[in-house]
Parts: sequence; C-alpha cells; structure tokens
Amino acid sequence: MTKPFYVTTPIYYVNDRPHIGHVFTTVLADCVARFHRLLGERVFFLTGTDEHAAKVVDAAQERGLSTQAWADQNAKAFADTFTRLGFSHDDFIRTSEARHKTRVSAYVQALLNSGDVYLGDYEGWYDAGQEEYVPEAKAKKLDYKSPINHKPLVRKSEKNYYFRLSRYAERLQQLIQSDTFHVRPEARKNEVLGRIAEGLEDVPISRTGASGWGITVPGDEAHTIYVWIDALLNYLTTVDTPERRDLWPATVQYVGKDILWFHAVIWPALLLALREHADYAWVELPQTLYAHSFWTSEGSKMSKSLGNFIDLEKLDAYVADYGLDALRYFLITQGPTGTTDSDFSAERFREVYNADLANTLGNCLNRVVNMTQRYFGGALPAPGPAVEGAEAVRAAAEGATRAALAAYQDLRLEEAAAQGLSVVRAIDGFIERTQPFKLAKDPANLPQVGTILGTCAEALRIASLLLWPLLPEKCGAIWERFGCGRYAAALAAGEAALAEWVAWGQLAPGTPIQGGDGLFPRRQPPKDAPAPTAQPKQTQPKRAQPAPPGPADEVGFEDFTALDLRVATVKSAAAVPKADRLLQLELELADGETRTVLSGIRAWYAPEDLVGRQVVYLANLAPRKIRGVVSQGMVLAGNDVGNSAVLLRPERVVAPGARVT
RNA sequence: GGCGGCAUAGCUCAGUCGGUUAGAGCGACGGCUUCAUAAGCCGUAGGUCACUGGUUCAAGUCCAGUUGCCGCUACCA
Repeated sequence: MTKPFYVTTPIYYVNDRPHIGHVFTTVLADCVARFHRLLGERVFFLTGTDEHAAKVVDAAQERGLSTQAWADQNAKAFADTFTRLGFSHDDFIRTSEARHKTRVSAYVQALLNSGDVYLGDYEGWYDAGQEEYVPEAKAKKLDYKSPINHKPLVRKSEKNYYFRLSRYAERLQQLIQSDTFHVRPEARKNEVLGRIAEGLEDVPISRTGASGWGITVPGDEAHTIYVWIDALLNYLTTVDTPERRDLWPATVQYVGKDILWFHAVIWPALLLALREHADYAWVELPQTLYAHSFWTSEGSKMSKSLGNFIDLEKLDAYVADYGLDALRYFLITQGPTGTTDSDFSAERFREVYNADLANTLGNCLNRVVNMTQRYFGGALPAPGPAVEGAEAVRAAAEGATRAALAAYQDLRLEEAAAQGLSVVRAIDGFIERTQPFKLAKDPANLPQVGTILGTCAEALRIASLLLWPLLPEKCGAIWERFGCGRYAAALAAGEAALAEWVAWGQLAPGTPIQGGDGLFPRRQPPKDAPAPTAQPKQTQPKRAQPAPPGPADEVGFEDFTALDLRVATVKSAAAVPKADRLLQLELELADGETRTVLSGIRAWYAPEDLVGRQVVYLANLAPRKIRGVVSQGMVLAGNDVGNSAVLLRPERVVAPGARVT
C-alpha cells in the first residue's frame, strides 16, 4: 500500500482578500491532488487560513467586530472562494479552531520538555505602536523613531521563548542536500543551503502582551506563541488524528517564494525537534517543498495604486468570460513555477486560450464529433481496414501518456499539459492527411473512415484523461459525450484507475458520441483597441510594418487636447547600449517625478549637452519597449535639413511639468 | 561587497551524458484545405545560443573571466 498523497498550500492570512497569489498556489495543489486521485491513490489536499496575527485583532476592532467574528467572516470568504473555484481540498484548517490550538500547545509542551524551546532574554529597540522589535541597524536608520507614528523607539527587554534552531543546522543541511527533504526548484535549494551555511541562530517563538487571541505558551499565559510558528504547525495538526496520521508526512507542500525560509528551515527543524519526543517518532519531514514565484500584471509588479492588481473580482471576470478551466489552464501552464516571475496579461490570456483550448482541443473535439454524427449517426464506428497513420496516432498517444504521467509525478504540470495537447495535435494532423471528410463522399470508403474516426475518438479520450487535472470541468464533459461517465463515478468513489484507463483501445464501437456546445468558444481580440494598458504589445510586424498615417487634413480641437504635452527638464541622459541612434533620457516633471524616454537623437546630441535643458515632451504616448527599455513618451523635435533633429525647447525656462497648449 | 541563479527565434520557453543541420508553442509571411470554433495542415523567414577566452576530435552544453538581469545576504543611506 503506497503512502497516501498529501498536498498542502500555505494557510492564508485571514486579513487578506483572496487574490491571484492565493488562487495560483491553490490551483497548483489542486491540480496535483486531482492527478493523484485519478491514479486511484488516497489523496488529502489541505488549505486553510492563518488567523492569529495581532493585526487581526486590530482589523476586527476597526470594524467594531469581535476578533473571532472578523476571522470567521474572512475565513469564510476564502472558503467560499475556493469552493466557487472548484478546488477539491479535503479539509480547510483554521488556526483558531480548537483542533489546531490544542495540538500546537501539545507540540510546544513537548519541545519545552525536551529543551528545544527554552526561556531566554531578549533586549532591543521596541516600537510600541507596531508592537514589534526593530533590529539595531534599522533602528539607527530610522533615527530611533517609529516609522509609523514617529514616536521614539524604546529600549525594552523581555523574556521570550526561543526555539533551538541552531541545533539542527547540520542535520537540515544534510537532509536538504540529499533531497531527503526536497526543496524545489533547485535554485531555491541552493539559496537555502547557502543561508544555512552562514549559520543559524535560535529564534524567538513567542511574544508577550497577550490579547486573548492566539495560542499561549503552555504553563506561561503571559506569552503567546508567534503566529508563524502556530501557522506552520497546521500541516501537522490537521492530520494528527488517529484516522489521518498515516497521511503524514506531506508529499508536496506548495509555498510562495516569500515564505521559503520558514518552510525550508524553521518548519523542518521544528519537526526534527518534535520527532525526538517519543510520542512523535512518526513525525517525518515532508518530502517536497515547492516554492513558486510571483505573478506580475500587464508587465508590472502588481499594485493597487497602479490599478493592475489581480484581485478576486478580476479573476471572476476571467472565469465569467472564459470559464473556470481556462483560468486553471492559464495559471498552471503560464505560471511562475520557476524562480522568475510570470506575467499575467489579458492579451496573453486570450492568446493561450484561443491557441490551446479553442483552436486545438475544442476544435478537434468538434470536428471528430461532427464527422461521427454526420457519417455514422453519432455512434462510434467499428474499426475498418487499417489506415496509414493510425498507428502513429496510437504511438503518439502512448508516448504522450508516458511523458505526461512522468511529468505530473515530477510536478512539471506545464509539461504534462503540453503532452496532453500533443495528442490532440497528432489527431489534427491525422485528419488532415487522411481526409475522412473526402473519403466519406464515397460510401465504399466508410469502413476506412470508421477506422480514422475511431482512432481520433480514442486518442481524444486519452487526451481528456491526461488533461483532466488541469481541465476537470471540460474533460469531464468530454467523458460524458464519449460515454465515459464511469470515470467521474469512479473518481467520486475513490476508485479511479488512470494507469488502466489510458491503455489504448477502450472506446467500444457503437458508443454514442454526443455533440453539444463548443467546449471553448473562440474569443476575438477587442476590435479597435489591441493595446489596453501599461505594456504595449512587444511584437512588431517585421515586414508589413504599417506606415503611420500621415497628418490628417484637419483635426478637431479635441484631438489636440488628447495630447498631454509638457515641458520637462532633462535630469540625465545616456546612450542606450547596442543602439547607435538612441539616447535614454530621464525627464523631470512637476514634483520631481521622473520619466524615462528614449529618443533617436544620438547622432545630433551628446548626452552631456542635454542634462539640465528643457524639452517638450508628449507625456501620454503609450509606453513602448525599445531596445529593452520602456520609453514613457517622446520628446519633440523639428526636422532640419538632412533629416536631422532639432529639439524643441521653451524660449525661457519654465516650471517642469508645465502644460503645452 | 559575498553567495547562488539566469541570459537560446519577434514573444514565452525546451534543449538529457559534450556528439548529425539548435527545437516547440505563439506571432509574421506564403500556400493547401473545407469535417471543424475566422478553426486545421504544410511550408518560409527569423538564431553571433549575452560577450571574451580556454579544455576537447567535437561546446548552447564543461571551465575561467566580462557584461546585464534576478534572488538571498551583508554593508551603506
């Protein structure tokens, strides 16, 4: 009996509103959970909320709610969101639940007994407003004042409970090095090992000033266990019951790169310490910790002020437009599973959706279903004589199956998806080469057409199995249409058997092949405005570069006022590397705001001659990436003889930012 | 400053143990096709594999250095 598959997401900070970050991590976990369920394994998928931060108390107070009521409300927002997004988590742990709190207390008690948690002294600069200690270096920088309310920091000493992290450095190093505790991707593993090598110090795990919220240190009510210690332990508390203990250790733990250190070092060290206690000898380390990176949005870091923050409302809009599976597909195949961040853009979303889901999977299903209905009345035909290319489709499906299963096992989900799609592409190619729609014009050829369509349907069935973890809704729909509803039933009963189901040749002749609405209706780009926001489309037509329209005969005044022309002062200028015409200018607008603008005037102006002078600047020109630099607007120049450029400048110096009208 | 990582087609990325002519998807262009969702298929263009040097019969791949970017960390402010 293999060990059950146990996958976790971090538990989410309950003061947050769900956004793309939460959804991304959770969808990754959901996808691998579904894959392992499809294999027929026992799976446990855990997510939840982290509720014991002091700021949760503050946030509740601001709203005139009890802390618990506020936490309830927000935890429900997460739980409802995850349900609505169809996540298949088996439990939703909240750290304010008794089942969690009692076990955390027990663990800390055990660590107190073994001496891995001890009472020590701490002295440092304390910011009373923020209820936190400020490191010496930072305190000095802040001139020993609170950055929030500017009140002086106070020298404060207190007794704190410490975790003897230092004791576990070597063991941790060895476990990570050997991949016994597998930190992924590789670069993150190196990062952690490098930092461990610099030395580990014991870490405080409690704070004083109990507010009645949180978990107190056993036997010392004046101390509350630090929220992140409390939170980390959720992965264990949730399964520390007689029925669930065999789920431990976690097979895969997905986290964001921001919490790598806690999860790669402190968390396993806590487990190592706990394990020394006789009652917790079963507490092994998680097998794999996977730290993904972050999403940017439309080319920029997400921020509320930029208005590009991908919150739940935006995600809901995508779901409404494209469907839940499309969102899953985009996040999983385009997401930042490596060490670099990925960009979420509306345009790219549509491109990926159209290319992979509408044009490839959806369209292929349609043509196969349609021909089956047209030529065989909607019943899967019995195979006729061998048709050249059919065996190749089978081989492609079998090869893709092997590769996809391996990729899923190895958490390379985008590769698994690509393998699934490759089966569909093989079908499209097969149809093209055999032209069943032409053969069918002569009834004598129908047996061959039967072979062809049977092959296509069978390959589609396999593709639908391979893609189901990413696209559960739509692949489930394919199962329904192909008379494979038993897959869904078996999944629900925990009796799925992917390894058997993917074997070639299981669609019985005569199976009704049902039509229906397109699974992934194609989406057209917005008609007149291809470049919606911050980052313009970076691809440029190479040959047929549309000539910019020349000046119109006549424009309205409103056309002119649409241009935001400004006077700006050149703060600095420098040549753009590898570009012999470009200068990169930093322009100062009003209030010291600066903009980067590229200008092709290097042939006529030396950088040093420009600094300090004023230019006329078109501020609301769509940003454009030129030679790797984003140019935010353009400076205006007149064309002199020989096509040389002469910069416009105000007759006398005016305040930077002055409008030109 | 230290440590680590990355740099491959217009874009997003694969590229195994060093081994044939460096690949995929998207995008562009041309053609074919009509079962299918303006879908599909074929083809073409597009590469100094960041740069320099080294090892080797052979380097995108290994080594050293350089540049740029990213992460962690230290220091400064």
